[in-house]
Amino acid sequence: MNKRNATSADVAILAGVSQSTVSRSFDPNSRISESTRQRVFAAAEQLGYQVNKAAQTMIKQRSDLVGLVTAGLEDPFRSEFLHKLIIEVQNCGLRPMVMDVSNRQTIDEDLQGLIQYQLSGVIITSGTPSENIGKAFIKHGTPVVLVNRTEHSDEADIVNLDNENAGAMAAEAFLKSGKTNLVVVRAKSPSFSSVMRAKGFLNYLHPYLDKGIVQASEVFCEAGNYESGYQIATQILALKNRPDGLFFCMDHIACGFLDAAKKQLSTSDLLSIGVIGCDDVALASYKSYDLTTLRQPSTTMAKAVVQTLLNRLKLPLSPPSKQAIAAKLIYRSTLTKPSRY
Amino acid sequence: MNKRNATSADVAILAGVSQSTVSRSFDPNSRISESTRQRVFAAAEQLGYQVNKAAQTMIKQRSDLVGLVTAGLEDPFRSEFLHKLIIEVQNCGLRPMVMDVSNRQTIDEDLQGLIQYQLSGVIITSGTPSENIGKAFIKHGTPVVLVNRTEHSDEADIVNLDNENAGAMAAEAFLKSGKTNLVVVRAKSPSFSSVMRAKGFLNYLHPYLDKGIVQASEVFCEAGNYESGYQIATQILALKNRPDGLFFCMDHIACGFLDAAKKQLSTSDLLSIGVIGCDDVALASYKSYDLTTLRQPSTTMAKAVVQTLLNRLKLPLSPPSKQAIAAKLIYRSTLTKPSRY
DNA sequence: TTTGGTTGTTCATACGTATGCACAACTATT
DNA sequence: AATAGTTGTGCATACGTATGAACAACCAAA
Repeated sequence: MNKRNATSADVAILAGVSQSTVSRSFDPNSRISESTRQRVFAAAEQLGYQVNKAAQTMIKQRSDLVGLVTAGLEDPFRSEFLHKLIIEVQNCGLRPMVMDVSNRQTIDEDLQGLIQYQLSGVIITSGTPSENIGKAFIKHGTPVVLVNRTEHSDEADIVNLDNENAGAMAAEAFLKSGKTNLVVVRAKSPSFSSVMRAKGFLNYLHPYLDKGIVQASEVFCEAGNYESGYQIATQILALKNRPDGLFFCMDHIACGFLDAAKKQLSTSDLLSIGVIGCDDVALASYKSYDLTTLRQPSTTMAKAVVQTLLNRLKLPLSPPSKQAIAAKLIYRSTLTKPSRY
Repeated sequence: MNKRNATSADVAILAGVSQSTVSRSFDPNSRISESTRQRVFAAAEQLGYQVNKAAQTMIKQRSDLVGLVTAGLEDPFRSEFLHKLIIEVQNCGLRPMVMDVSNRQTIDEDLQGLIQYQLSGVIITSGTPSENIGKAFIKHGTPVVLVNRTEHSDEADIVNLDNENAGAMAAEAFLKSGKTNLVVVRAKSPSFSSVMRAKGFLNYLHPYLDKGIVQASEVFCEAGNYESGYQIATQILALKNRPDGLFFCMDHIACGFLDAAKKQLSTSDLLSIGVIGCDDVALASYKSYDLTTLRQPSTTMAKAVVQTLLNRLKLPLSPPSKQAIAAKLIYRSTLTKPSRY
């Protein structure tokens, strides 16, 4: 019941060596005779010895924990991405410690609390830490990787979807399909990704607006979820000059819109409206929606994020890196691929 | 850049007290004069002192980490539930360390690796640890809480949905709606929850089968996801005596079925088939599905799980507890509430 | 035989905290 | 004034590991 864990000292006694030798036996770079090492391993096995992580952290001044800072896991894309991050972090022998900063004003304080764990790194996918807190981590030698946000580009490594270009790709797809009356929809609370996507969309269209060929406007819904998309549909469909191309900055908003539009429009009217989402969450591929969308390649991004962290651990002083991962247009039935391509 | 973290010794010097006094100042149960405590706090503030968790873990023989063992986060309910657990663990001042054991044969080895972190507890929501490993944790004084599984009931605390009764509730609802040709669908790889739900469903119907009033059978699909539900639809709809009541052990299977059925049946034919899902994931409430389902109250369960863990930490020797949380029938459009109730 | 290098091991220490024990300074009781 | 109890603080130690320094044993070259 209360049997103490075996320590390296216990193993040492059983193997007839010193504690140092036990420790070194588990270090592949140490000079240890093969016979001794085998004797130590046998003793360790027999006692069920496992290194004490707390002691190891003390001496190495670094744990094998990685902080995953996120928020709003009710958003399926974030949830899916967190999952991918967990897998990748595990795959390189580190442990994911998750921190949800939803509904918290005080993200700085929350993050501050992470410093005391001597983390191997912090991956921030949500929330906007102040510049100070980023520096606090750097100062303590804890690498920070930011995902889909711009802050602190001079201190931390960054991995983003190329959000702006994703918006541009949506715009381009509409034009190729002959859609000219376009609307981009995003949640009114500005999130970095959505703002950039909308910006890229509108910027791409800018030259065409001048020529008067194309119309484009921006509509805001309450939040970045299904319900908000459902609610905003009435307003969108009531616009004079009903739009024929809708770009939603998040898939779930698009799906909400589609469900509402199915009730309010005839099938043929609905089919005449092109709809593009963004992220390619699982829902987008379900037959009820079959949503054309811009895929945010979550596995690729998670791998890139963790690799960035590992590089930083190897070369702590190299200049901060900045990666933009390309989105990919996935044609489904809400905007079909023009046949001429 | 490499400025060492402030330690309690540093704070002690600045405040003009001993290191012990600093340590005690942060312990509310310690006798410390208010003036000294304030002086220590001021010094700590000035140096940005934070306790070193590794050192604290060493001395206390217990970290503030809680292991969350899960698998298959692509299943939205699991993902949602993990999210709730993370929140609840955080809320009581502990830190969630997530471990994904998907695609691993060696869950025992994986779990073994957790022991060295001196966890405050382990919450196992997926995977089937061997009896040995459970005992290993208990032996080291690490509480284990199992969620939706039966193993080790003599050692670990357990919190389950009352899966069997959930199945019975589905069966009862069909009978009340006059459905008599019933089918229960689950993934063929046996998961504890699904097996129990199906069992409860069939057991409830057993007396009616004898009287010949009701027919009931079990159908297995490939996996517990949307795609499998979509695929199995053809087989179900081709059954001689097409069923008029379908109970799916997971919402996503039901939604997959619904999408396929929409293509294969006329609207009126589809409406004549009652469909009940299980879990009440977000998808179930989307208008395209509007699925009647048995809600697994994830927040309630997460709270119960964490509370169980806290109780166990307080009273390590109390007998193992076992809770069954009731499911709740949520009527939506795939099986409407009989008017006489 | 001396010198110098290599290999394998042990010794001693540091990491930063919590806590039992001792003790000093008060306060209250007799 | 003597005794007993209370309060506040410091001293010393333990937790379990990693690692620089020292050292012994051996081998090779001179």
